[in-house]
Amino acid sequence: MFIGEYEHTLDEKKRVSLPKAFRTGLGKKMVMTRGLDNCLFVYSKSAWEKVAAKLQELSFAQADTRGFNRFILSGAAEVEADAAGRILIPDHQKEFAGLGKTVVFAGVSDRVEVWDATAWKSYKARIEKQADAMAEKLGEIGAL
Amino acid sequence: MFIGEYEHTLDEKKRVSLPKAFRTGLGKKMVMTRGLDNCLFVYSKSAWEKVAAKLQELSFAQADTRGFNRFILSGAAEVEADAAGRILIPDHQKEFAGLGKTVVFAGVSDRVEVWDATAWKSYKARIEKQADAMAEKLGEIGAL
DNA sequence: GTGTTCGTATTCACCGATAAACATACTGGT
DNA sequence: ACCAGTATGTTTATCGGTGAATACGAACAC
Repeated sequence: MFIGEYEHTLDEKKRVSLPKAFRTGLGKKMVMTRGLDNCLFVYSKSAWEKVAAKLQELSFAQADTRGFNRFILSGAAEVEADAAGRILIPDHQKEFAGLGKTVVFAGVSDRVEVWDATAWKSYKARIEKQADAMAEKLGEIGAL
Repeated sequence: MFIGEYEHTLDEKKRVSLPKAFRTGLGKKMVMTRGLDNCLFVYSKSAWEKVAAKLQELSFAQADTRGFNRFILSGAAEVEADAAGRILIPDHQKEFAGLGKTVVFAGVSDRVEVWDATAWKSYKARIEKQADAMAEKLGEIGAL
């Protein structure tokens, strides 16, 4: 279970060190793919297998499902942390997520999301405005 | 069951000591999340696990659910009390709740809330006014 | 009123994580 | 084979988190 938010910086070679808090959960080898809302999803190998299995269950018959599959799978890459706990972000993913020098790692249940710091801030601001609607949902599931 | 209100101070490294009254109830490890009305919620580990389990059931296919998950999970952090009974407040949470040097711990049934002292005072003043108005209304109709 | 104890606040010192800089190894091209 | 450019690995410095020690103050007992 990943939770929390961490800000790190890309070096000039597109490497970032993973937040300490996520290293054990992700393991050495992980899978990084295009996510939704212009961020990247990072899964541990085992979590990725579950996601991949779910995607396979989706019918081939529907055009939108095929598109979704392509979106997720073709954008995926296996990445490995080096001795210093850094991962290398592939070019196309860096571009996809519009990553600048500082990025944000966000833990969201079974995945870690990678955001451009600026994009993250504006997204968060938008989400926070919907706090009232959130509150209702929280009540529904009995969280609060 | 947490009750009561305590004022403590943050040191220059964003640590606060937990009120003695809450320590046993929260345990050593706890989870702190963004709450409503710009305060933070602190749950014991066991209470949090219940919330987390419910959140995991939600799909990531829907935009509002994704936002909801991100709001709660990325805004959360696992914190651990040190030997002196202090916890470290992460940067983004300190910012979210607008915490200054003095903060207020408020016990609210199964969770503890953390407020900036000033915000707490004005919130309380607002609530108290509403309580008076409500009492009057209740009196009018003979309820009290 | 004085002394004692417990909880909180403050300070300092240390260690580890991160980030930047640097060095080495590799690749493709000429 | 050599060079340029790029990728990968290593080292060092800085900063923030962490733990320990001390100081302060309130509550209680005598």
